Amino acid sequence: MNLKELSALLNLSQTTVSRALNGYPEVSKSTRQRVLQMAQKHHYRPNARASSLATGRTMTIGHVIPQHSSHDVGNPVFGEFIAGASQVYSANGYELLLTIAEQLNEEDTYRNMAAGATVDGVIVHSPRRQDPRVQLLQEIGLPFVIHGRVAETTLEYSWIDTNNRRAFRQATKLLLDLGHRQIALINGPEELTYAWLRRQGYEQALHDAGLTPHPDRLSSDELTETHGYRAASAMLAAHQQPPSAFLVSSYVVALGVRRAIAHAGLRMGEDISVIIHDDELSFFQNNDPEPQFTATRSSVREAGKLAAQMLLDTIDDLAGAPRTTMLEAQLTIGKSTGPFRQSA
Amino acid sequence: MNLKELSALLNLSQTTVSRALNGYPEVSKSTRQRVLQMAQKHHYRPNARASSLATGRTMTIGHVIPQHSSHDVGNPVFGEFIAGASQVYSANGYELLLTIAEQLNEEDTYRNMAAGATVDGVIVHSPRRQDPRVQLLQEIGLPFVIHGRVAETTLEYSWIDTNNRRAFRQATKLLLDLGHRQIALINGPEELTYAWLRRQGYEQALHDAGLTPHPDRLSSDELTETHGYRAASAMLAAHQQPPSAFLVSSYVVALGVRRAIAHAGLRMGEDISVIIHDDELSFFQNNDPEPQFTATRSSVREAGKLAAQMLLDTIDDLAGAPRTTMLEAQLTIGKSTGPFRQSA
DNA sequence: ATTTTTGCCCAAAGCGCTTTGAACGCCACC
DNA sequence: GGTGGCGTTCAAAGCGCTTTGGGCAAAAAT
Repeated sequence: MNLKELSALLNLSQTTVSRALNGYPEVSKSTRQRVLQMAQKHHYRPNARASSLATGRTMTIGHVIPQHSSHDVGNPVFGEFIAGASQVYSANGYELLLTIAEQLNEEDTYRNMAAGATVDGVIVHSPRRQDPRVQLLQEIGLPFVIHGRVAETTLEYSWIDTNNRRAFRQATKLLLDLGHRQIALINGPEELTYAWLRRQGYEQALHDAGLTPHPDRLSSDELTETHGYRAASAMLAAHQQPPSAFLVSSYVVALGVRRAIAHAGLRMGEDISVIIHDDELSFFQNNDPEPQFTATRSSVREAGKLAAQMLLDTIDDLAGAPRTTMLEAQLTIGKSTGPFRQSA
Repeated sequence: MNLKELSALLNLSQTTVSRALNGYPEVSKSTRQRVLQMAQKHHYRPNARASSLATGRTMTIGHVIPQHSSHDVGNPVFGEFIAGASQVYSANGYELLLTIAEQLNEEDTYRNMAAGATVDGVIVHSPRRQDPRVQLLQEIGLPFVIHGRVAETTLEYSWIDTNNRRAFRQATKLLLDLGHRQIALINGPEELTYAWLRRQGYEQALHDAGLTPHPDRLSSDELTETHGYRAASAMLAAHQQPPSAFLVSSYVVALGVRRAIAHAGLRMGEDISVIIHDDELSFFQNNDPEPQFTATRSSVREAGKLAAQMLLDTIDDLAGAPRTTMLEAQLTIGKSTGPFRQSA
């Protein structure tokens, strides 16, 4: 069933039917009624490709997830973020186009989206410290919002981010206040801006306390359980000055850290303190019913919603200045932290 | 840059340019060369909406993820499956449209996709034991492949699934052979076919051994760490005949089970045996370097690839009979199983 | 009573592509 | 020398929608 057939059925022109369906005022109440009923009855939906060809808007948003390593795709953070964004899209009649792009093809991907008119805008994931995508997207004129930030650029662009530096500075300070001195950071890949900022916050807090960060107490890798286990095991086995506290970049990694602590015969929250960054993933709830881990909390699903809304706003007002939103993480005390104990 | 402009630049008709770009034979070698060069130079990409309007094919596949509960969206299994499927799509020039649909709007979603011509076919996720989607999709004529199966239907349709029943029957049998008699099953939501089949396999193996399944040793809920912890804790605290072995429906849930076992002062693999189903999620590797958990393994990423290929094949040959593929899980021995011990 | 406005509706153009049907020059063939 | 075939190119139609620029009758204003 297409517009032509529907209008033939109604003895109306396509113009009138189209206007009736799209809520234009120059249609009488009774015919609009008739049109809507008939459309409903025959499950009529306008052909999205045709209308987007006519209007120049595709009503779809692209999400491009770069595939640095085999791990990045399966990262549950993306699922959660997209779940949030998706709510905003469906509430506004938009669709979501998901692309997993190898870094090689990345430029191609964005160019295709712009020139091929497949999307009205994109959400950029996993920004790196230096990231050519900002310039590329501005050149080809595709509206975008970055989830996170690019560290080394002078260009202005729209982004939404959590204040990673402050969060990790606060968390480190809390551990210092509890008396910990050997504090380890188990971080994500540091070419990604968020991980780099977290490390900055961590080091800043150490410096504020007159301490120097020690390279043996720093691990940077994919956010997997395995990474957490291996890094924490190795550090705990150190002969001199093993850490008494861990800062961990995600809940998933912390599961591995917890396993390592248990494996070493230590008790989390007593012998060893742990603070995690909690993205509030729906599949990994950190409140059961009280928080397992002391955490800097920031809902990535909420970030997805806000990013999506920001992008839609940008598309509606292309001339506007770049929009930015900084979310503050909440430091929540859980069972995994306690005062420094000599025993460890 | 569009076709018209490009052809003007080349002093050729749109016909010829289009044919040159799409590899049709009736174009001389030299002009094709010229066309390709000019297209490259100006970053020309055909407008996907326009060409799909002309050809009737959209070159995009929809994935519809039903949102039963807040948890389902963030399920890392979907990310992994989609990562696999995505590879096949990009290799074949397809895009991926992701929709997260509340069950209420589900029918609408599919109808929109078909009538709105937004996709050429869909992958159906999370099939339930009774699922109206098979009939709906056949009625509206939208090609589809189901990841999993619908239990109660006589309709024929294309699917790809892991042999969940056999896998869990084998796993249960292994535990029985190890001497375990009190075996608990921590399962997913049983309105979903896969969970129901797993339970069938589990019960079948018990029956084969002359045992009756006990309702206190069965838990069915979302596949979260929390679920695993709560269920296992409760079961281990039982006064009479606490389980000496757990069958667990996912790695993530098993992390909670492991926590409960440790919390009860027991040792996994010695006092308590655990077998998990391992989807081989890239973020939750069960080999570190040897498998942590004894597991029935089946790569969900591979399933994604196969499902995508199956759907593309179906689209290319709409008249063909439904295609089906059953994957067999591999039972892999890890550190989490051992012979029954009285001590527990 | 005439003009203007208003309300409602329509025909046709156009979005950017693919594809059909035809044309044109050139060579080969009888 | 006419006919057929081949290789190459083009003009134009059409995919299904939106939107521009009227048109026509009834109501309002003059």
